[in-house]
Amino acid sequence: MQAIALQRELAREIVTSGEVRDVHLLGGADISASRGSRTARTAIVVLSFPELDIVEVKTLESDLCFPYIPGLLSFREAPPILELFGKLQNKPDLLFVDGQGTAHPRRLGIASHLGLWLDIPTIGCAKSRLCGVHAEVGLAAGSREELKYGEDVIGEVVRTRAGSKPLYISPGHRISLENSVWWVMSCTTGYRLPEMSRLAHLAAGGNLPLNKNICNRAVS
DNA sequence: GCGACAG
DNA sequence: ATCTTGTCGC
Repeated sequence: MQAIALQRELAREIVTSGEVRDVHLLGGADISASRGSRTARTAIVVLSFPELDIVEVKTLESDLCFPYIPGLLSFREAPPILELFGKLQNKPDLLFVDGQGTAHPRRLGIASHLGLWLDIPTIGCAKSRLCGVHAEVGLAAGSREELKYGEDVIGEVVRTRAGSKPLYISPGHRISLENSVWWVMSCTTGYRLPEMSRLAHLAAGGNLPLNKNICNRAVS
């Protein structure tokens, strides 16, 4: 598979160090696919930091041209996300992506692939495990365990909320694992997912209430 | 060879 | 990811 060779090549350019600062805008991207059809709705939500107020919400309906194959998710979902990102009026300083970053067999999950392409800091925030092993995570919110792949620590499994399954956090690009976890915790407000990811998920599913003043200006 | 397997 | 209502639990 040529896609796998490309991932190995691109993975060499991923930067997994550094703290992201002077952040004013945070972004969250997610996609919801229909069952029988190839159509999908992509959503990107931009929030202000540290207020976490909605600044912009954009959605796009399009066809997915690549099948879902574990390990090759970016070839399916990155195209629409990139197209939608280009239409944003407010470009985020840090983007949260629904999927793995370096917690990937070849260290190039969709969050890393997007970060490299866009050349911006990204964080992989997945709801389940793709690869790697880890100890059971404590039940309290904030509990975390290293996600190891052989000798390497490729991510952190984090319990963002008591009673919810933990999240699989890993650097996408241009950010360290530790700083990635810090940002996830800093943007989590009582729900399982960080706020921008939670809202992007709702928007992709067409369930984001577009009420109130600010949203009219935010939704375009 | 067999099982695992982001969304 | 999606098919799906009410229901059990912190």
